[in-house]
Amino acid sequence: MEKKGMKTYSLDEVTDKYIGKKGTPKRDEFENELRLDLIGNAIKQARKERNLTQAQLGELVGVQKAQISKLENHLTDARFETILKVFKALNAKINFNVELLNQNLNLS
Amino acid sequence: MEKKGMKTYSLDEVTDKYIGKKGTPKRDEFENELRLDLIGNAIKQARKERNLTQAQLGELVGVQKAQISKLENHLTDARFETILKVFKALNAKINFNVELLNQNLNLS
DNA sequence: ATAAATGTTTCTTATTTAGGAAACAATTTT
DNA sequence: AAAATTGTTTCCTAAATAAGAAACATTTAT
Repeated sequence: MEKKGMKTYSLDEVTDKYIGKKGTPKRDEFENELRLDLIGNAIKQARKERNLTQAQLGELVGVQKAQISKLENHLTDARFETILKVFKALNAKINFNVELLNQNLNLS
Repeated sequence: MEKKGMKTYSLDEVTDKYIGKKGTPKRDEFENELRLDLIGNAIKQARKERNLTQAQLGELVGVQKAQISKLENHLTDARFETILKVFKALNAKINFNVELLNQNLNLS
């Protein structure tokens, strides 16, 4: 098992390439199911990394600090755009992906 | 550029491994920025792959077909839980990730 | 070309998020 | 321990999503 000529990649190298290196800002990115409670957690975590109070974040977003509190603790549903505004205010990029699960579709 | 001994992977192979092979259900999963319009597109696409009408999807979700139409064409904001209910009705897994962008934080 | 099915738009009304503001609780700092 | 800051909860009101239902437009099938 020697390398020769063509460049090869270890799994770790590929992970670094695809997920981001440890210690780099991108490494904070990791995948979760899209759920209100996990979104709330992500907001709280990101806000703390930015060293912001709920009041400060609320001001940046343009919502009351009470709303930030409710969002972080998933005490309420929220408008989709409100969630997006929060992440924009935190200067965070939020992505999603959809995986259509296998289905035994009945062709009649 | 000859291979010898250690197994090497092409980019395509790695993509298959990480994203899923073409033709497999997982291949439908791909990353997008979380935005209402892209969510709307994803809903429409997934609904069509399930061969459902807007009325049928609405019934599954528990919302009016008018709402499905508005969502797919991003004519309205939506409640977060409504979006989630739609994907659940489509038997789709939806994930997200947050990337905290670099910031010139001022340590005073 | 007609009919049927599907998708879009538009009313009014109900429900819910969010604003505004303040009281209260909990945490942190001095 | 006291004060200050931060976070949570609770009023009432405003604004917006969604229901319900129907009309209308578009697409597809016969």
